[in-house]
Amino acid sequence: MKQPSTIKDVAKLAQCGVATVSRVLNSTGPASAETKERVLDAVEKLKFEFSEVGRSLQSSTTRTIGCVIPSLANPVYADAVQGVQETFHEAGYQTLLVCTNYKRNVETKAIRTLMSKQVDGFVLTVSDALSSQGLRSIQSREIPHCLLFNRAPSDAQSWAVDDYSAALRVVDEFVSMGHIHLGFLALKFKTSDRARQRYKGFIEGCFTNKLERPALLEIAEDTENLDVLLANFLKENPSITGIFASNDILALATIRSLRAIQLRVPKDVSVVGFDGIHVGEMVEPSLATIATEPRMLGQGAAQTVLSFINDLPLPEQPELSLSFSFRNGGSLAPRIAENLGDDDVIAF
Amino acid sequence: MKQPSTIKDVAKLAQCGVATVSRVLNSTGPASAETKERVLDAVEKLKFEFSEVGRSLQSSTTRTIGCVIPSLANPVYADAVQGVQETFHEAGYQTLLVCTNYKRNVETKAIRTLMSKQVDGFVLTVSDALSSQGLRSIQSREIPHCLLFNRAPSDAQSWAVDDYSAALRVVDEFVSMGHIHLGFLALKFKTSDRARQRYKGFIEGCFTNKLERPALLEIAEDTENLDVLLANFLKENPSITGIFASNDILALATIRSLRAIQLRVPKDVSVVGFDGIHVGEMVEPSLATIATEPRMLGQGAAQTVLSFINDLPLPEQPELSLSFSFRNGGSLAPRIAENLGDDDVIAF
DNA sequence: GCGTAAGATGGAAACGTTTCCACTTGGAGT
DNA sequence: ACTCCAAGTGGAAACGTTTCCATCTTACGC
Repeated sequence: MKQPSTIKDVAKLAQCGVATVSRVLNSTGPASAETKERVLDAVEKLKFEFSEVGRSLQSSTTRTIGCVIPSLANPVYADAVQGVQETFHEAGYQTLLVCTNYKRNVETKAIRTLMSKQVDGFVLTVSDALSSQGLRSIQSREIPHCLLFNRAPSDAQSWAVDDYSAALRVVDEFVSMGHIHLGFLALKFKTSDRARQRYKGFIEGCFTNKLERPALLEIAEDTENLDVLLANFLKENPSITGIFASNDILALATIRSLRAIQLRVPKDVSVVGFDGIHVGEMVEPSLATIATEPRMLGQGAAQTVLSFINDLPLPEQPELSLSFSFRNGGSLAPRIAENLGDDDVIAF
Repeated sequence: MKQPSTIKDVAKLAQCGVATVSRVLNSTGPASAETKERVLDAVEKLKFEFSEVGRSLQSSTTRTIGCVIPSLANPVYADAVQGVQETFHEAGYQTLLVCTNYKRNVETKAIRTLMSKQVDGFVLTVSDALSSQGLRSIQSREIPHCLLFNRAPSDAQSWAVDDYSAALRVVDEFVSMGHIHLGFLALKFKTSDRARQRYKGFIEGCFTNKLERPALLEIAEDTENLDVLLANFLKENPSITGIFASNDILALATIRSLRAIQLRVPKDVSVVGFDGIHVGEMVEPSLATIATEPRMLGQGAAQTVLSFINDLPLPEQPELSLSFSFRNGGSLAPRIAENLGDDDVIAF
């Protein structure tokens, strides 16, 4: 690899000191017209560009941000990262991205590495905001940071969806459609405080509405045979007419599997997802879901970090209660009447 | 922000020289047992971590890779980046990500910035591999790099799909189903050499099969009313029974719009997509498409760059002809017979 | 008991910047 | 003619590492 030229080469060629070159190029001090020209010529000739490494060492600032998220396979995070990246890019910062694949140890190690790279700030979605090693070390070094999707512990900023309330809302929607027996499908339960919040809200909502405690089907990350799992689940809980999936991808897969085992959606079983990914609107039946705005959240988190860095007032956040909305869709329909008698007996 | 401690602080606390600290911590030279212990204690006490910036300056290596892609909104790129990132991460490299949003000037500027940050290598999907400013400057500095999705100009490495042949294949599939009048729907035509290759192949395939030149509907990035556009398009080209969309998202949107204007898929119009995104298999009807493996491509491109860096033989690439496969789906069905007479008249 | 090699160790240079400081120059004000 | 100031300039230190080299000890073999 060819060695790029340094400020010294420029100085030599322009017959002046390095200080002068620095001043000219950064317009940070006086310089005679001729000198300026000689420097500029030399820069041109050598195709000189400043080395950010040297600069960083001297200024102890890298114009680089660390972004840590679970995975890009989930469009929610992909969208959010897009927002993070574009906001920082506009502000002249580059984004160092790490996907943890929901692994805690990767998360903490990645954060350490990024810290030693001296990132100027962090935007992160951690596995569990309350217990995150990495988050703690960021805080103890007082590096500007903002959580994304995680609800913040008291001392941190965060842009997140109110998972708990959203799940309550989902129960309400099910109830308003006459559903009484509900199921919850979860992925990555162990490694996502978001999924747990949704479940918690869902249980609470069922309780408030005097429904039975919803049945839980937890799905391993590498599950291939959702059809079978789902068939068994419904055999064990035959009265279920509504399923809440902890994210949209899972919801779509669920619908597919329900079809595969000869159940009609929404006629036999209604399905509601979470996230509001775009394709949910394109499929037939369209997916009823909690709609969120991952990209906007990403932008917000990035803005928050920028505000910390530049010592500006933090950007205004939308009300937490507005962090989601229910989007109706064809996958949710009123419960058919024929079972009414039975269900009521079980429900009380 | 608290200042992290430096190697000098450690040296002072351990009562030895910085050289010794460096040697101990990197196990790069001898040291007495007691000294080692004192150093390790000091490190512990100060929570010392090396500053990668200082290291980079000295070693002129940053363990950082630049990754430039159009957008994360398209799951194809998101998947690919996932592959890139994980491969580099395993090798101890971090990934600096930039999304260009298909803008050429962002692309070239981003590449320049990344170069001044002294990235050790590049993985990139450029707008047009033959004319990319940024790519040229990377090459002239002889920085290890590998293209992704772009077919490489002779002097570069790349992991890509054979868009042209894939499009030929799509025509064959349409033809084998009896379709004679085809349409092509393209997004981002101006800013993606991939989309253009697909169109070129599609035209060529039609020619080879003695079909009429396919009608082209080019769609702006911000189009909201695909329904209307599509209705007009089909009014102008009423004999079309098969539509090839230049990517899966667009294909799904197309199916939705066709439904909205009262056309049945695949009964009235068949649709084939491109990319093979996962949700395509979950919807009803499932999406016929060209299946690709973006994540694997990303891993491959990353491996290629790593091989350049470490001076190893390049990883073996799958045959270009195996870079895609046709995945059948419910969105493609035989042309209904009723129009046969008409079409044949027009076709010859 | 002496020479010598190997083991420990620290000083200092180098990597590419920025910035402080000190030095020249020339022109304006007295 | 003298002082003073501003503009223009370059040397050098500092940022945090690694590594070369020189120095000093120690133990070993004769």
